[in-house]
Parts: sequence; structure tokens; C-alpha cells
Amino acid sequence: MKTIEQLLESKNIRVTAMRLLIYKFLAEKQVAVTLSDIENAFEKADRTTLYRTVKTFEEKAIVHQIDDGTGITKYALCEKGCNCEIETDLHLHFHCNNCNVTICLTEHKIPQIKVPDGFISEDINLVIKGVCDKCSGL
Amino acid sequence: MKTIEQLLESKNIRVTAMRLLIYKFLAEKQVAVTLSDIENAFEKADRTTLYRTVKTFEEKAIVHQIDDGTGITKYALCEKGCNCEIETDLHLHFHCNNCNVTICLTEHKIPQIKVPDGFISEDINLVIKGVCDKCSGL
DNA sequence: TTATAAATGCACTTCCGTTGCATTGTATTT
DNA sequence: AAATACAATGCAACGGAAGTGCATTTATAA
Repeated sequence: MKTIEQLLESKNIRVTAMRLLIYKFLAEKQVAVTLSDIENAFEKADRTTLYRTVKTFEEKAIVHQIDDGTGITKYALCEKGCNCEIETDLHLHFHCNNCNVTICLTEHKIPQIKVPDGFISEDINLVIKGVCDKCSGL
Repeated sequence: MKTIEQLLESKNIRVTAMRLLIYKFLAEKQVAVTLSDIENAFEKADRTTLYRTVKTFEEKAIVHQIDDGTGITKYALCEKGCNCEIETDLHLHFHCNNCNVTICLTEHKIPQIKVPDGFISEDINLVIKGVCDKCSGL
């Protein structure tokens, strides 16, 4: 079991208090969060710091960005089964129109999709919108 | 063959010069356009008018909105084979990372995707990013 | 301990989407 | 045709989110 410190070091990122806190925050959340969410959780910290921290995490493949169609970028930790950098391993996301939550369906892989001749597929973004299990009551 | 005037009237939208121009602009373009694109094409017109015109078109299912992950909303005409309002008929979009163009692949339908128990799928957004036929040179 | 570089905080900017309100234009009724 | 009603347009402004420049603080290395 890797500690967060070890993880950051393995990615060549300096271990700072802020980064540990943000990492822990993301790890606790089971859903994708916006920058505002992080802002609200750390009111003492500056927006820019949070912004740049998340950007650093993204570059180092610690978090991945999610575009769920709400117009606001969300972020979620890359963990067990999430190898965002590998195209064939992309998972999909679910956005609840009711509670506005976005979650990673890491176990659901995106099916191979044929593109027309001449087109080269590099990345796929698949977001399903609807009602989540908590809201549907099923 | 319906004229644009007839189309607008059939959707209960008043026929105005602006709307005819914007419709023609969208029809000429083979790709999805941003509001800025339209703005640049009609510099005499006000941003708000263009914005509201497109929104009207969207409500009346004349255009559909595309979220290609660039963070900027794009719009494209709904035509032959595009029945956006019907979930099972959703087509996918391709975004070229090179020339930044987004096109509708109307002939490519989104495969049925199973969601976990308790989740209800209402809408699906699928964007493939890569290199388009014009840029790939294939 | 000092030098070096990265991380943080503050201020500010830009871009896009959106709304309120006054004005112009279009359609309808008498 | 004139008056009325309502929709479309234009202008101004707001708000949120993303992003940048620079000074300051903090951490790492020499």
C-alpha cells in the first residue's frame, strides 16, 4: 500500500501540505468534483493554488478531467482500473440530471467504435446522462 | 423540397431576415460552429440576437448542440437522419485535434450501452477526438 | 547556510453564456 | 388604414470559470 507521499514522489511532484490535502479530498469523494467544489472545501487556500494543483495532478496522470456536458470541467482521481493515458482503456462517465453528480464507471469500458476512412481516433469521451442509482430509487 | 421559410413556419417561428441568414450560414457549413463563428460571419448583427436565434432553433429542433470537449458549445443543423430528440437515434461527433473542427457523423449511431443497476440512461454524448480525414492525408 | 527553484497568493484579464430593458419590427384586430 | 399587441432585435451589463503575470513564501540542494 503506497502512501500519498510515495505516490507524489514517484511522479516527481513535490510533497506539500496543500497537495496532500487536495489529494485526500479527491480520494474521499466518490464523484467527480469541480474546481468550485474544491474551493468551497478549502476556503483558506487561494483559487489559483487549487487550480494549479489540479492541473499538475492532471499532467502527472493522478487525476483525469471529465467533460460531462454541464459546461464545467470536473476532475476525478485516476485509480484502480483507470489508465486514462491508454486509449483502449477509456472508461465512461455518468451524469445525473437530478442531483447533478458525475461519477466514473471504471468497470464500464467504451466499446470499440469504427470511424470513417481517413479519420484517426485518438481519444473518446462518452458521457451518459440520466438518473443515478441514488435518485432513481430502484 | 421545403423552403427555409416553410420550415420555419412549420415550427411556428417567425420568418425574419436574420433567421434566414443564420439558417443559410449553418446550412452552408458542413461542420459544427460556435457562437463566435456566427458572430464573425455577421459582424453587423448583435451577439445577443445570434445567441437567441440559435437558442430558438435549438428549442424547435432545427439545430442541435454539441459539446465536443473544447469547452465551447457548438451547434449544427439537424438534417437528414438526425433526430436528436429521439434517444435511440443519437449520432456521434468527431473533433479534430489538428484543425479544431467538429463534425457530425450522422451515419454512425451510438451503440447501446448497458448502465449499472439503478441507473437510468436518458441521453448519451459521445465525442471521438483525433485527426480528421482532411488533416490525416490518408 | 546560502543559493536555487518550485509552490503559493494576490490581482487582474479574458472569454463565454446569459439576462434586463428599451426600441424596432411584424402581425392582428377593429 | 390605424391602433394594438406581441415578438424580435440591439445595447448594456453581469457572472462564472479559466487562465496569466508577478511578487512572495517555502522547500530542496549545494
